[in-house]
Amino acid sequence: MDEKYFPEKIEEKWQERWAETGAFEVERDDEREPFYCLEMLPYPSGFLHMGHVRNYSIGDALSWYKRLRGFNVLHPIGWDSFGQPAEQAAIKRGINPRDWTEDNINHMRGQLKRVGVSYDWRREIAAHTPEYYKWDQWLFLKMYERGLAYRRMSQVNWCPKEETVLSNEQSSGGVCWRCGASVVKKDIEQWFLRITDYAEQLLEDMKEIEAGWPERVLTMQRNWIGRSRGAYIDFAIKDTQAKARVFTTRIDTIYGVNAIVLAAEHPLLEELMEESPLKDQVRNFIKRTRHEQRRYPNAIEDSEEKEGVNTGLIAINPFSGEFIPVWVANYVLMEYGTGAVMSVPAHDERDFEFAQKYSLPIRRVIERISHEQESIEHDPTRADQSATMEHAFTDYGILVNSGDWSGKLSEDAIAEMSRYAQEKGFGEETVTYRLRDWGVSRQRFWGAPVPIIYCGKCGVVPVPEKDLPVRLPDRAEFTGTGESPLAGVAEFVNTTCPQCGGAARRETDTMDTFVDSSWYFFRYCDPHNSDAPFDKEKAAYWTPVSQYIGGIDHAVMHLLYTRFWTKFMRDIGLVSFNEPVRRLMTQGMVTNQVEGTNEWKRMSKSLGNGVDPDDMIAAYGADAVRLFVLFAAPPENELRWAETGIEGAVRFLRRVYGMVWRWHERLSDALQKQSEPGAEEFSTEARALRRKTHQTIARITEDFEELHFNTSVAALMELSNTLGDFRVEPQTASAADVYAVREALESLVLMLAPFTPHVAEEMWEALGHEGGILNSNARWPQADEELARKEELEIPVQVNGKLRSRIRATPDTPEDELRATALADEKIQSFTNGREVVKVIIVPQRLVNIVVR
RNA sequence: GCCGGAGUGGCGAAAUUGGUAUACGCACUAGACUCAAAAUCUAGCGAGGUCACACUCAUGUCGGUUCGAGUCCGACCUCCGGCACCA
Repeated sequence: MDEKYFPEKIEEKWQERWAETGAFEVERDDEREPFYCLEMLPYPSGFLHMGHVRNYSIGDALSWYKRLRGFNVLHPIGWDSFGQPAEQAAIKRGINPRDWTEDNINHMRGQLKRVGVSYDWRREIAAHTPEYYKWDQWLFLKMYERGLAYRRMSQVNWCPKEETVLSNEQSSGGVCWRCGASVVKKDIEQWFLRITDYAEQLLEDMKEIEAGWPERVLTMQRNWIGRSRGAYIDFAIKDTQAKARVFTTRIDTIYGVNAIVLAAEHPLLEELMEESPLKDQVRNFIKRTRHEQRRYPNAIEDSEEKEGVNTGLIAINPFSGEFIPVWVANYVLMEYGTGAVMSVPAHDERDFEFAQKYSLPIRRVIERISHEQESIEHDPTRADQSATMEHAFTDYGILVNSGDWSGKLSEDAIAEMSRYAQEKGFGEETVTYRLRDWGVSRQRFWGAPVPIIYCGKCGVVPVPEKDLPVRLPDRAEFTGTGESPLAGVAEFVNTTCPQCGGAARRETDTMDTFVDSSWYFFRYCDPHNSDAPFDKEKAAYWTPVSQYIGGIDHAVMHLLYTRFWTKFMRDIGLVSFNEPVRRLMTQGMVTNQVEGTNEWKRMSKSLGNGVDPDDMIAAYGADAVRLFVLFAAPPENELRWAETGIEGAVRFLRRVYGMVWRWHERLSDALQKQSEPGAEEFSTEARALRRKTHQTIARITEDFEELHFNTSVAALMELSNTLGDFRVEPQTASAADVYAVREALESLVLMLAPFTPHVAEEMWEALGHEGGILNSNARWPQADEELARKEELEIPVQVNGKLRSRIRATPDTPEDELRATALADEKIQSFTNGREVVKVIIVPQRLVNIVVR
């Protein structure tokens, strides 16, 4: 130990030591309780940023804590190494995506090691290696066998900038999740995974994780799945055999239908318009609507104007028998429900707007319930208010103008009318979801090839398991045209059919990288298995993940996919539970002030407000950076970068280090290790120090369970302040003093280990322990309640709830005495004089409140 | 519009879950050390008020419950995030 704190020296020393001793390497051990601490695996962009540092600092703190609590802790890392940027680099700079990716991984691995995160590096995985993506392909084929992977022509979300297909989750809000460009629609043959088959389970199983996941993530997923109960209703088309099936959640409003409105892509139009005199008009409208390639409005902008045309077709309302026109309009989406709606302008805002624009009749069929009269709010002067409505009335209420159903409440009518429709054969109760199947095809090179072969004779043929992996070729032509570069690699495309042996072509699409990340944490349990994605027994020991930590940005992408994937793996017998992650913590952003402004924004190169972790580590040491990051804000909150804050962290570490230095000769001398002195040997000051030590242990232990790292650090600072005030020189200290200091310093050092492992190791060694913290059988300190108890209390005394004085007491001063002392207090008497004491409230060890009148 | 979360010093934030509001840190001020600066150390630091006490006010706003409310209840305001022509 040097006299002064030199982080670079200490950090290098301990990083080497950890690697040599395999300090963080773990194996399955049925004797010990496992704890799986997982951070979202990074994309190897080339450089570690502060967001990574925050993410891994949180995970590392928890991992260290759990190890010290005796858990067998799995803490792995890997690389989400397939994806666009590698290919962009290839297109722009002619670099091989593999070289680019692997260079980046090598660089970032070095950075991670300098941060000193306690990973079991033997378990490192990378998605772009054939050893890994073989199992993406294998799992894909399992899905295919079960009918969960299928191919269809579809209109997809297309990012014109990156020239690729995006899933619904990745094009949320109408913009590309990666580059922010406006997304357009395009027709392509695509592979899909039937996540919708699991919609109900994805909702249902949320109750298993409710306690451990942030409310907002569950809410976002719930909204995304978008379960909606309602009914299908068939409207017969007059003079034809055809029916228009609509989906509605408000069958109770069906007497108010003024039109059936179809989406432009609705198949009925093709089928029925041939005969229509309005054919051309409708054709034009459809053409216009479809060719606009539906650009989504930005969230802030007003939505598009509603437009439509009358098709001339007539539909029949199955409840009222009424004839109503059939329109086609741009506000009806083919992708949701049935692509057809019943328009009820009086009770739906969109229909209302549409009806007003085209002067369609508006008929009110639901009235508000008047609570005073418990009956219909009946105003004869407004008997027919259709013309006077300014907005649609969308609440539930009581039915009017609805034939025999009039007078019923919406809730009851919905149930009864649905049943009636079902009995009469023109409708059925149903549930629809907003969630769509997951499009996984990407017309890209740098991904796992979809393991499918197309044969002229046999059709779609899965690649046999023995032929996996379907390897990516070493190189391809990167044209940037949008077609998969694999299509241009003859030796990849041309193959033979596994069934008939004839000439065949390979699928040239690769898989969405979210496939790779849907199950990677199972692979960490058994990363080198060449016979299976992972050994079931090993995975059963480690999984589900005990604590997962990552950004909120994956709330409905990765975190929904991985739940789906786990349920699928359960169904094929690989795992035996429903939910992959017990506890989830979503960390906040790291922001920095944008120069010349008052704004704090996420660090980024383009804004010029980025801070390079390497620079910070070089200047202050990894320990100080980590300590600051965990101290400055609760982990879920935004973290505002402040270099003065790191300086504060360094100051604190220097102070603690200095104290250990001052005492280390006395404390490290093995001969000084004595049994605990008798209680009477401790001075008042030493007892106060021990009290603080044990209070701190209790507090931090509690904080760790809740991931309240910021308050843990504050508590450690308090303990160090108390220790700093303990003015006894090592040379003159009594045995009891030495004991109290040892207890305080060892506790402080051990509890610092999760935050600042390098300097903690160094100080632990200086205190006379050999072999490193984890190998010296060190255990998280235990709080002794008796020692933590205060000897003397200062109890606030209130009069009518206002603080007026304080009295001294001990924890076991009887209530009578507290009351007497409080009432006798001089200051208190000045407030109680001449007034009647109504009662005295005493909260043991806390407070006395005197109520006077 | 719907759903979720949050409003506490100059700033990041605490508050044992209804019991001393502002712990810890940053910034700031004064002093010590120094030729000087940095570093370090000591003290102060919600607002008003006072020589100093006392006292008064203060946790987005207004009300309520309670001996007592940052915490519970009701209404409202503001900010952040998500979804959004989803029938």
